[in-house]
Amino acid sequence: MHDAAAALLAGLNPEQRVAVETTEGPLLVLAGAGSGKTRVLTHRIAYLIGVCGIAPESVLAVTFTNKAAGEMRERVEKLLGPGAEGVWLGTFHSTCVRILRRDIGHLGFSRGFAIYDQSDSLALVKEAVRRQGLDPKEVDPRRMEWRIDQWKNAGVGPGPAFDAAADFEAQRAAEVYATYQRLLVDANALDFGDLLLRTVELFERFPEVLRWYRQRWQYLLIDEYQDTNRVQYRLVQQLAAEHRNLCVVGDGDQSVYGWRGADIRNILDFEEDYPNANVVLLERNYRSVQPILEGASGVIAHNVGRKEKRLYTEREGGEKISVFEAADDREEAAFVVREILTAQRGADRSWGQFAIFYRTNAQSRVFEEELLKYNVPHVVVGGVRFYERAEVKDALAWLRLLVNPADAVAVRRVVARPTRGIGRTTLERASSLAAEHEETLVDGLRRFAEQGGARTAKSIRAFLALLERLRDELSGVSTAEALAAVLDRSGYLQALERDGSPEAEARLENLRELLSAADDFGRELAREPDASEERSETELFLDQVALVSDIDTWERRDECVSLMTVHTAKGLEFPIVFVVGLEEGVFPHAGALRNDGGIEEERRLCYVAMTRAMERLVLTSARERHRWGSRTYGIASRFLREIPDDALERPLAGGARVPGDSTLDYSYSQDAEGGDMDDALAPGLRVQHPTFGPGVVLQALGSGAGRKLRIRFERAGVKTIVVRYGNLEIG
DNA sequence: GATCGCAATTTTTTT
DNA sequence: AATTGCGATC
Repeated sequence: MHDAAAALLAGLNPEQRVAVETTEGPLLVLAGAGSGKTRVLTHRIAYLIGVCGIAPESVLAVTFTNKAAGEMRERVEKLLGPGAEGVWLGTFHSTCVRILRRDIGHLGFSRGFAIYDQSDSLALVKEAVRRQGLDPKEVDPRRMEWRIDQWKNAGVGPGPAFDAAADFEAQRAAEVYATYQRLLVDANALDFGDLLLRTVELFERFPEVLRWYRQRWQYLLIDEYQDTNRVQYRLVQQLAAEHRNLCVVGDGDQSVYGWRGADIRNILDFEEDYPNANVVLLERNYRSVQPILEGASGVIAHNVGRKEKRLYTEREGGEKISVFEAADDREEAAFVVREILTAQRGADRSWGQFAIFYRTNAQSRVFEEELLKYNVPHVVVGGVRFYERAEVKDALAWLRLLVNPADAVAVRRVVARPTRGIGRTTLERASSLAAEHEETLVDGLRRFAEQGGARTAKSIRAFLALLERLRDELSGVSTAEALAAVLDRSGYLQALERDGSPEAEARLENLRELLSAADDFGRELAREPDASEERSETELFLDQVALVSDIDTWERRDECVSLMTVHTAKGLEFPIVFVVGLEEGVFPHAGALRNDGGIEEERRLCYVAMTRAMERLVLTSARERHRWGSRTYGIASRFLREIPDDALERPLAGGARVPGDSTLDYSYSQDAEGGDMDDALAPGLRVQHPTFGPGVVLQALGSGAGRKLRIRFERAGVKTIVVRYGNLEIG
């Protein structure tokens, strides 16, 4: 027993030890970036089971991605050997699905409910807007969906939303919300927000059900607590209320999901919620060399209202942070790829040690092209997600419909492609018939066929017959077989093959990939026979597919450079990191600056990006870039200026690149004829004007003698000044 | 009533 | 640059 304890605690620092050993009662672990958080969580689980003798089934650990959950399971199994299988490790969403699949009957839903992702719910919001008699082009369903999502994240139902609505639009949105919610119930479907909300509702209304789960899960661990929303917070409270063995781990400085409803108060107020809570501070960083840590700390220090935390490392020395300002986005990409090539060859690095992080997915393109040019193997994580692709969603819609006949969104998808003589108006009529008789959309179609015109009726009957035949033939068949059958029988494959365009070819390729994914899933499942919980393979496959995230399907591979958004990069680390597009408007993103606290969240995002780097961090920006199909001009991100000079390889010269100051002896400015003066007068430069006073250059127009600058003056606003006559002074 | 082709509009981040 | 919506045609 003591040997086991000693082995588990060996190699942990004193604070980490406390976090592992304090098994009883509420515990808050404030874990700075790279402070060995995952290590603490896994050792804690192993300690509970291996040393305290807690049954694995009594432990629930919740993480934010399936990938993190999987990794944790792997590491716990390594520590404990087999016997750790009983631990429930999952995301909030997968945990809720598991609970609801078991017990949602209490709420009047069938256990075969469908899970709607964002595009499914958007389709349903549109439908709700139409049902409200509103014009979809006047009310913008996406805005409505966003509002509804916000309400759901805050745990606010349609009724209270309406009562609290501050303006007309909010009121209207609340009405759409109510209709949308009814449509979801009709379709026997739950959206992402519902998965959490319904679980909380289930526990609230049926205390005996809650009691069962409370008794089962005696020890709770919640990772990334700073990213939980109000509903998740309530769920945790419900589960922990009795035994109070609740360990939450997080870092307020890494809260980057405020826009998704994450409420930073959850972690800030933990000690008030649980007055006898123990608090452990993990401030020793094991990941990054000193300059990187210093640079990141310098940036985050600009946020107000945060818990002061001083990360330190014992990794003295190490390379300082490099900053490169490119003339445009192409040059930025060229620089990054050249850097990678040089380091890979010179320092014998594998491709997998490099990562490129950007603020928005759209930025990946230039980098992909450049990497392709030099044959650098790379993988883009995220972007257009595989399971979001139209053809994949179409194929899955068939499966969904076979599992859940009420799934109205699936019906609409399936009916539309390939075209089968059932159009918008037919569906419209069928839909209102269904509503009238409180039936499913398929029933509505059947009803319409009985009374409608001959041609349409024939089309509908053909579709219904197809559906029925598939349902008969495919019960009990494997998911892969069902998919293949469905694609063939519906004429979907044939339509694509007939098309023959390269685009159709790509779609076919994606469908083949989907088939092999289903096949893999089936094999995997066959290996763990007890995992099925009385649910069919196809049902389990659909659950998994609905809840996978971008990062879940990514795995660290030695032979690929990784490209991803900063959000996706959260939780990862790489030896060499490039954070690109550090310009005002891009990072920090213009859209984020509009709402309160937006800039602080952007800064935390920047902090997250920087702290991913272990050995070397390179930050780049571009003075000019292609955005939305045209050229835009940017000034260097304020975050660059917030990095202490000591942490930088070379101090920033007023935000502008002085000729020859490309940090790693790359200077290939493309406007070769532009002299020193032109280069120095780049966006971001601070200048003095005899009459307007101090200002910052926003944009350079033209070149040579006629060169003009757009300058934002502190007092006079934005003016355009001709350089030759303006008598500008730098500084 | 379905389908095709053109035009306007869009992009922040995602379970 | 690409997707979605709208209007005209079959």
